[in-house]
Amino acid sequence: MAETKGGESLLFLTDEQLRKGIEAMFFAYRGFTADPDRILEGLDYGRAHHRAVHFIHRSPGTTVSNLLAILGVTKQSLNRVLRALIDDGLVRSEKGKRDARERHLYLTPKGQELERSLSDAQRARMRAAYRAAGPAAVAGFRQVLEAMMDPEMRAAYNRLKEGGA
Amino acid sequence: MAETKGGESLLFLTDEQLRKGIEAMFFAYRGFTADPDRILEGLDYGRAHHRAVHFIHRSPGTTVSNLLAILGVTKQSLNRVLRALIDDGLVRSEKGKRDARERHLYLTPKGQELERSLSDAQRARMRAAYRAAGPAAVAGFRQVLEAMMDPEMRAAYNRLKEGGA
DNA sequence: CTTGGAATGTCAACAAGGCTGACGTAAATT
DNA sequence: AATTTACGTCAGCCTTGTTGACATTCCAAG
Repeated sequence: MAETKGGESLLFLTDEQLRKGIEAMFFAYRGFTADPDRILEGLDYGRAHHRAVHFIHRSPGTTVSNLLAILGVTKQSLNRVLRALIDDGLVRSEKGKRDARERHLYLTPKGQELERSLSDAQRARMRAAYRAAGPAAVAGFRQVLEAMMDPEMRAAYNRLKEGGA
Repeated sequence: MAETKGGESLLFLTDEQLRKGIEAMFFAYRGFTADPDRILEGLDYGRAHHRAVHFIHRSPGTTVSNLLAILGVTKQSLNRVLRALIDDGLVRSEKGKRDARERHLYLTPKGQELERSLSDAQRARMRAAYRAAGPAAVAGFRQVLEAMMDPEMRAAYNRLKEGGA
């Protein structure tokens, strides 16, 4: 058996194990988005709208450039999505008081309603998975995911974590 | 503290914990695809080509309909990708001997070379994450991901696992 | 006060990669 | 002989990403 000096097996680092992890990520991500996608289809919205709504809900009053950084898309791409959400009355855009160039984004009641239905669906699957795997597995799950992020994304993720704590 | 009769804490099932998991999936998936994406950009290929190449490498001789089921796209969409890979000499398509309607797909040496560079990049990140998190965390990571999949995808995933064992 | 840069919005054009629908062909199955 | 299966392909559409250019508004620095 492959063992380190400390006696810890390194078998979990074989290419075979890594490949399984890669495929698990692929298939799991499909499940992860499946339920919200089902809700969004039929409405005029897609995954991009879901993401915007999620992070506006998460950080009410966030600015456009803030959202841009988190979502990692161009302003033109985000603007299209935001435009639709604002026109449809799901998102409210407010000029900044301190800095009037910024637009602060908020969900309207209607927007909150959509957010709720999307996140309920997504959480339900996540909850089932968490329950099936147990708390120790969940801790490991989060550790590996965090280690997998790009540093800037990890920073964004942790900023969100604090804000929500 | 919220405890079950068995004394097991259920705090890991709170909406807050679930939300963190959801955001972790989002940010981690970005990291997960970032390195192959960088390689693919500039070449005429995208993520769709990566996926096809990955699963053909994984199951040499697999049929088109097989691949269709695993990737979960339409034949028109897959065909566009496959067409490019075949025309560029990365994939070889062979009429079935037993059933001549089927096309069996193989990577050419050139295709194997691309697959290798993509999976090397992706594995490097995965390996770093695994190493940082440790074997116990990795086990939990895989458990949660597996529990998150749709049943058919879990079946496909496990079929792949066996094949590779 | 002027000027540079930041934050935002918007128009136009384009590409990747999904989708549906329709049609064709070859081969297996009944 | 008729039907079904596996595959390929044409045509068109949608979402969501991209680049480039340009306008506006406003903060901040000189």
